[in-house]
Amino acid sequence: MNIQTLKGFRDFLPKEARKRQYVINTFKKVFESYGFEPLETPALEYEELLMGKYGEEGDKLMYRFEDNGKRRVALRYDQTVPTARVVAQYQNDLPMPFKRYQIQPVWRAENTQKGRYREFLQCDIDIIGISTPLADAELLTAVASSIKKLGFKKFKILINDRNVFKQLTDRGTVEVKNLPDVIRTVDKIKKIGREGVLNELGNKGYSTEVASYILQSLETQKVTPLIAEIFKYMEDMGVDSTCYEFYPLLARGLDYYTGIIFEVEIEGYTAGSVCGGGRYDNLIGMFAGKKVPATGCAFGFDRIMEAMEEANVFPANLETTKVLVTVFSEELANKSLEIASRLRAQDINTEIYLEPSATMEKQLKYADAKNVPYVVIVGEQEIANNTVILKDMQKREQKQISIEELVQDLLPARQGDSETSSE
RNA sequence: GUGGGCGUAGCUCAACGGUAGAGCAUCAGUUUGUGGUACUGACGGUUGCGGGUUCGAAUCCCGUCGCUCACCCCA
Repeated sequence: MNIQTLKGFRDFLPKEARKRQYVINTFKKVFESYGFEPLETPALEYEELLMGKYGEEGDKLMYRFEDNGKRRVALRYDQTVPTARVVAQYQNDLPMPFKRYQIQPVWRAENTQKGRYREFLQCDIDIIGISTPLADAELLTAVASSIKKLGFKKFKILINDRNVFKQLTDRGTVEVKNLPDVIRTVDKIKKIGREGVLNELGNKGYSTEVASYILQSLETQKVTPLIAEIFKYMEDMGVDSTCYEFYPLLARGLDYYTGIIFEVEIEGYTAGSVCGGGRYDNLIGMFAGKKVPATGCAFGFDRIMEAMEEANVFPANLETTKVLVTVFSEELANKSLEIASRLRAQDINTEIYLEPSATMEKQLKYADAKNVPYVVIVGEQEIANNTVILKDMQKREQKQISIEELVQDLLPARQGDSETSSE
């Protein structure tokens, strides 16, 4: 038997899982502060529902199989298509605009590489059923709030209008059917540089003159009226103007965007954007049989985690257990259990050492290994005068206090200590 | 799908043709109510798997499986 995880699939041990939970909870809090509501959809969908929605490549990378009832099924490949299904299936039950967030794993059978896995968490917010620029502005504002709330000081949302590419076809510089390909190439500019883009366009049959004309006309593009309107709203919502800018070279690979497109870059984090999205008015309605405008984005959860690690913005204490109550001996265990119960009654996360005969050394080492910030010791002397010893593991200090004082001391001192609580 | 790198103890790695080792981790001690940093000891490997070359293979060769990085692609 192979004791290992599947290629591209990962375990998250408590230390890592706690951080992930913290990020998820932070996202949820911000999203909900803007009125986004949670949506969950099944891991499996009918194969035919997903097939053909992500292009040839997508079909190849989709996990597909036959279930025990001989149904052709496929694992969720993104969260947008299932959402489109939901919008079609519950047309009369969803208030419009439908603002939802969805934080669930998706599966793609790609070849793995750094930062790319076969099972990964997608973290989406979308505003569905309304096409106003205000909706785009609110989405961008919620994105800025999220990044800020996670602790990033310096970041930038690069924003473009997909329509700036339209002029290339309007003027006949690029054929309509070739536009997505050209866009894909331009999108690589940050990675392969200006020269690289020109070369690649050259390889695709564009002359040197045309290729540099394409780049130049994009580089000199002025803010479009749509973007200007969105920027005005963002300003009204108090978004710091240094956090976003018009960037006409931004392309994004997808060809389904119809309006604004954007990406978020964290200063100092070079592995790429941590969030991307835009308006896509023709996608959500595909199952409903009518046009349903939508604007939304996805946070790259793994990159967010990596960027947070590098920027060192995780709170110091994400440990879930606040205090370990040691057990002095078999005879005195009842006292420890009683104290633990009293602490838990006050919502203080309390752990008891589960081997009553263990030495104090062993119990303290356990607390240490688990990074539990406080330890309570209840021995004969303490019981005699109705006190306990509260030991601060970080400061290496301890004091003898009454049980009432113990409860008081361990209650959250400041708000923020309980930030991580969740189900 | 294409190309590079790597598989040795739970983890990180050494040994690179001559009896498989270290650090960390784990467990037990260093006497009787106190941790992260000390000392002692124990546990732990058919060197990914299969074949070949050789007196002798962790080491060289072939195959295979796995991992990893990059390209393609990325809704």
